[in-house]
Amino acid sequence: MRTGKGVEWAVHTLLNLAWLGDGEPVPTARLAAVHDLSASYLNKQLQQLVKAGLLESVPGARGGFRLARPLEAVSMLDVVLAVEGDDPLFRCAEIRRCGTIGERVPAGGFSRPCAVNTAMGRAELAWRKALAAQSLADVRAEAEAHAPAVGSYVRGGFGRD
Amino acid sequence: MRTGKGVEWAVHTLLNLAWLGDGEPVPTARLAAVHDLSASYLNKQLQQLVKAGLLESVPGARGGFRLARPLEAVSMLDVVLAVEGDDPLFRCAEIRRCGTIGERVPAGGFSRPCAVNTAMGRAELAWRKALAAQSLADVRAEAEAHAPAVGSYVRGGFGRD
DNA sequence: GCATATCTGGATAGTAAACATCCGGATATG
DNA sequence: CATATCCGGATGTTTACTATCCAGATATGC
Ligand code: SF4
Ligand code: SF4
Repeated sequence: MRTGKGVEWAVHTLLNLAWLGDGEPVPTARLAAVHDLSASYLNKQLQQLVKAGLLESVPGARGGFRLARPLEAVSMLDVVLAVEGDDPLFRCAEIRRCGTIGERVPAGGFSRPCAVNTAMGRAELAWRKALAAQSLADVRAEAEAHAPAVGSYVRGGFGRD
Repeated sequence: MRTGKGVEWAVHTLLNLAWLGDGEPVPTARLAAVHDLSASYLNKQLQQLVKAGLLESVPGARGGFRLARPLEAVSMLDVVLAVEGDDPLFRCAEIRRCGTIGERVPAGGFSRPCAVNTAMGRAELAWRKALAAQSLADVRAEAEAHAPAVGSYVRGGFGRD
């Protein structure tokens, strides 16, 4: 039970784009080269970010991806949900057959709330709130506090810092 | 990214043992039959619970499993950690090679704290705290509030309620 | 217009993790 | 001793994650 590496890829790519600063779209190949990632696979993650409204994509030559909004307006939750989907962390497997499979609840309310589900749901809500409370700008600021020279390594190509 | 079904199995099995009430050990086969689970696989989960100190196992004929402590003293976090292990939800894949692989930090403190890791760690901590704040007794109480007749379905064999 | 560069999205393949079964050995009952 | 059960390793199955590939669409620049 762990988050996929797509989250890490997305966070770093978004930070890279922010560090670049200018509004120029950056192609997948370049973004992937920075961290030696698979361009094709990274592209799939970026498409997810586009769908979620975190990135804008520019097709055609000189195209690529650019930030759709500033880092201040992107929370860690946005990134996680964009990449991993918004399925619940805990999903009941109906081992007690008490979920009344097939029965449609009146759109929004559950007739028989499951205590296990609600308990796990409360915990997930706390997780999501904590993620939502942290923006990518916060993460960037915290990162720069420890390694001020961390910017501009996209331009340099393959810098390790 | 989702919790395994072992969590659901464990929670229900622990509740079943509590509903049984008496300190008699219950064999895996019976616990599995209640929810039509695989006895062999459930046994593996139960062994995890034993290792975590949530269950006691009694070998030999008339053996089985019994609660090691009352439900009040077992939190949802205890169950999740026992079944899923205590690996972090987010694990860095070192895509920036900034983790200085192989470098041993002085036991407890990280020389170069990673902002991404700490952000995800904060969220996981919130999740764990919310899980730790809910005991199995709480879950049982909440379940009984909605379905008071839910107890004693172990004795009945295969009751659906 | 045409060659090029790039995103889009589906098909496919490889890899890892989760899920499940099986069996021999140990332990306790009666 | 025969039986019932836990224990844990070996093994197989299924699912999810990771990664590659390719045809189609879109934009640039000559
Ligand atoms: S009690 Fe809740 S978690 Fe368990 S099977 Fe029913 S709905 Fe699922
Ligand atoms: S910045 Fe943090 S998450 Fe990213 S590679 Fe380094 S240690 Fe891992």
